[in-house]
Amino acid sequence: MRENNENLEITFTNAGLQAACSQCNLRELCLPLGLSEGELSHVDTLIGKRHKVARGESIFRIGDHFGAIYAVKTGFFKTEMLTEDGHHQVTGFQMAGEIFGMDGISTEVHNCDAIALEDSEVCLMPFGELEALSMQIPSLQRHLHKIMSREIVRDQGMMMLLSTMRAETRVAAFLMNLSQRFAARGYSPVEFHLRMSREEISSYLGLKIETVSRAFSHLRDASLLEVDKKHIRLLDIPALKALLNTPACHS
Amino acid sequence: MRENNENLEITFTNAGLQAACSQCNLRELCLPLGLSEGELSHVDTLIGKRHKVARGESIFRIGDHFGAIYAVKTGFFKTEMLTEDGHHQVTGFQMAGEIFGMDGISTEVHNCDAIALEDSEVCLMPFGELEALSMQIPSLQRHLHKIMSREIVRDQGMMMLLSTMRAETRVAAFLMNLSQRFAARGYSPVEFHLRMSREEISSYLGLKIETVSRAFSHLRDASLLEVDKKHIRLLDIPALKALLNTPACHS
DNA sequence: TGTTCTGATTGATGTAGGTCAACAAGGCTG
DNA sequence: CAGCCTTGTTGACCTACATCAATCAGAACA
Repeated sequence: MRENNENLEITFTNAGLQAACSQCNLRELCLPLGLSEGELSHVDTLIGKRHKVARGESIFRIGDHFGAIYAVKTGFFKTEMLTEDGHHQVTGFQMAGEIFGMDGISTEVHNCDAIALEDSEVCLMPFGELEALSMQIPSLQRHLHKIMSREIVRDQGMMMLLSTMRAETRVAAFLMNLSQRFAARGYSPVEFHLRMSREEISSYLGLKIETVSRAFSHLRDASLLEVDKKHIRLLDIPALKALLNTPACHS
Repeated sequence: MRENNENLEITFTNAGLQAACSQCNLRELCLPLGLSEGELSHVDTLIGKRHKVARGESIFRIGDHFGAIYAVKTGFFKTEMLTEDGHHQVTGFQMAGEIFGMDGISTEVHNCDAIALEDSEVCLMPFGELEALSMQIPSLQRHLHKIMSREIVRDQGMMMLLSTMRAETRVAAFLMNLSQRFAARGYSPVEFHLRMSREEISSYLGLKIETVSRAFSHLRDASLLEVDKKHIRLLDIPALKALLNTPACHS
């Protein structure tokens, strides 16, 4: 009895909490999507540990050996690469249920930093074991491939944003994207807190911080949204959507 | 005998030539990388057909059902997506040994056009069969994942290029990238023909055609390269590389 | 052999967004 | 509480690239 309690104690206080996909409320968004009960229990054995990460801490850094991919359990992350001339450049933001770290598969070395934007938890999925298990469970394999493909499509969408959209449109697209992702997680699609700084937004969108600030102000003046620092309220989603279809100035 | 000859005839004239990875001089660049002889012969049964594609024709179009990924056997391709406002935007160029079509995995619908820039041949790899086979052959599975990861890394590199580099630097980076890929295929890294138009280059690089033209002229004036229409000769690769590390004007 | 068409180059001018600088609002620390 | 530091906003100005327009070289064709 006492031993059991101690173990429980350890499980709860240790860096690694025991994770269980089968019990997770994110399972419809995350890796286990489309798996049966039985298959899920196999995955439970794979997903070793949950890790707590304090705000500002990193899960992995550029140059770290790749060994696992990660799912956000709670919290918010950014990934950033290093430009040739040594600046950091945000390449993505990850929220609950989203998976990151797949950049490391090709070279077995990570080429971005993954940093928590708030106190967060991630589920660690050792990639070798994930591959082994996906050889047993076709639907898991298929879903893994879909997740990687989704990342490809997402990045290509970002390429399009960066090469065709004007500053204000980029910001609108960014907010609409967040809105959809919050909605998919049961949060309000019209009112939310930005976890990232203007600096990080501007880096992600390929703009300067002042330009992002001006874009927010301009969208506010046009009554499309309310901004108070990091608190956002979308007032006219149809109009914001319409912005995205704009004949893109410098087409 | 006669029958055999007829079969041979058909095999050679039909749209689908029989492909054999084990015989292919691209096998060290392409899907079979790292497979043993025995494993290769399994892959041979998978890679159903080679397809000839005339210049300007497409392998798949936006909205087409996804069923396979493709490897370039000979020739040159571009992939392009459609912007919100209906313009085409080049998202990549593929040369011999490179694999494309993975964008379709996530939704089972392609979201780009794949178009031959010259008369080309592709090897068709039915994705369901590829998945099935990769459940038998761990090294094949691993390599498939690496290929997808490499695409993610490539796209993220492109995001960085688009959001941090100035026009001239983008063109230089583009040329250096082509140079490396030609070199890896045994072609000259300093002298090559561009298969794509200035229009396509500018779309890919998120610039206007005039800007690309001026960048070429300027690099020529600086004696970094020679340009004659689509014929390129790189005169000073170290200087071109140095350009990429430039403190990136609007950092 | 001229005619037209397409793709590329070059010049002149306009503008979106970068740069620089001032300032305001919190949040921390002594 | 003052002083400081970080983050965001706003204004004035500047520049890299887009835009518009003219010209040219080949390729396609009559």
